[in-house]
Amino acid sequence: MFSEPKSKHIPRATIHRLATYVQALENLARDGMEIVSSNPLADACGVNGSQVRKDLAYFGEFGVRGVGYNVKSLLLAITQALGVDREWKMALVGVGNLGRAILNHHEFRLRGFNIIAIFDCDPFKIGEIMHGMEVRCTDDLKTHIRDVNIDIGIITTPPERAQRAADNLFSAGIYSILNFAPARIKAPEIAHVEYVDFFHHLYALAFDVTKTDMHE
Amino acid sequence: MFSEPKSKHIPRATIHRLATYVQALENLARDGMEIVSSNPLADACGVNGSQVRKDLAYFGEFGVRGVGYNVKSLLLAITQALGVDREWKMALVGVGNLGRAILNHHEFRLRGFNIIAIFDCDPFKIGEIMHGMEVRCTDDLKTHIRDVNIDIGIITTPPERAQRAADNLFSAGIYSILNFAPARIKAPEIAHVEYVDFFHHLYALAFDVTKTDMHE
DNA sequence: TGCTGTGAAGTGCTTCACAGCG
DNA sequence: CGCTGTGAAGCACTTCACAGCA
Repeated sequence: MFSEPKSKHIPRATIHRLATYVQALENLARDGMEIVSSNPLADACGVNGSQVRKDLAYFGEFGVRGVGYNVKSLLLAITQALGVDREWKMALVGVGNLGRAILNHHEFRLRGFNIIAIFDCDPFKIGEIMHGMEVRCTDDLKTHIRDVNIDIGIITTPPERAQRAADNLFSAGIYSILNFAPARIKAPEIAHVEYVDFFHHLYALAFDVTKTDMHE
Repeated sequence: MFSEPKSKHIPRATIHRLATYVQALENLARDGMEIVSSNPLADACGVNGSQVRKDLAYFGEFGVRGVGYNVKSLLLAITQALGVDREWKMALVGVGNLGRAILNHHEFRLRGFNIIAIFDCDPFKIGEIMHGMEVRCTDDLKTHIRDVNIDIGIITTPPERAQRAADNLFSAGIYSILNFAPARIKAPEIAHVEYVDFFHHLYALAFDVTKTDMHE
């Protein structure tokens, strides 16, 4: 019928690895390394050298044959490819323990991800000042961010309130969501939801341990 | 040469989905639903019905043909398959913002994941009491947990101290690690490391947004 | 010579399609 | 009849292997 522009479809796994490459390259840059070739970079990221080269090939040719990659310019190339070389405005919904920890995590601001509005539906929290921002009522989200262009919504509510938080974000025109609540979210097609769920990882570890114990 | 017992190799993706199924089944159970078939369950988790059936098939036959799955007994079956139907003892390394948020996150304890020892290498924090536990020096980790069997280590240090934290855990015989620090960890073969990295997810969202904006 | 960039081969996960059974 | 459990087919990502270039 019709198909994506599909000049190139980029696997999601590639996108996630690019973030790892950024990490590794930042370390190399900090250590004063100027050139790196695909295999050592791959080692540092726990992947295969071809994988690195193929991942990069989706975005262009950044290396020099026989030499390798210039650390700084590759770093720049990847951040540009990902689109993270700019400022991002975010709204946070749910100022419990985790929400506050995220507000205090200055690495977000450092990397251009700025939380500029915070919401909660607990009447005791609404009106409180945190990090120079007033906690607003989640139901008024749409009104309060009418004038600013929020790029990303962060959900740090308890699971049972996650869907409502998401719906509020959607109706305010925010379709990119980082969800820390351990709950699946029903979202319109155009939305992008990334899940950060500690328990998924703990469960996976628990399984590994159980499995390992069985074999000895 | 030689091969794994390989009675069945279970894809890592399956393990991660099982945690999602647990979530969904808990919701269904809370809503009083007694029976569910693979397709609605799959919908709630954002996957395909066959996927659910295949994932479950790795562990046994839990359904009734023509009917579906009993919500409660499937829930039990999955938690047993994952090995999460017991108590876990964990040690936390790094009591910054995130570490404290995790200590306060009572859902961990609720699900049997108990933090029973906390460490930091900041002299100003060592000796402080948090949640009824004294913060110990990370370098003495091995000594302090000699008598208790810690199952899982949680790393919530800044990235530059993550490897040292991990090495301390390894030398104390803890080979299952949940790492919140945005850094890759070099670990022995037998170790299991799960990474929770907010920035990977933010970067992925940033990419999605950038990509979407390009097409309109 | 050394390392990138890339078609081709390999691998493993997902989806299909249907037999099997309550 | 409906839904599970599962071999077979399909698809997507990873790895190999080497041509191409500095």
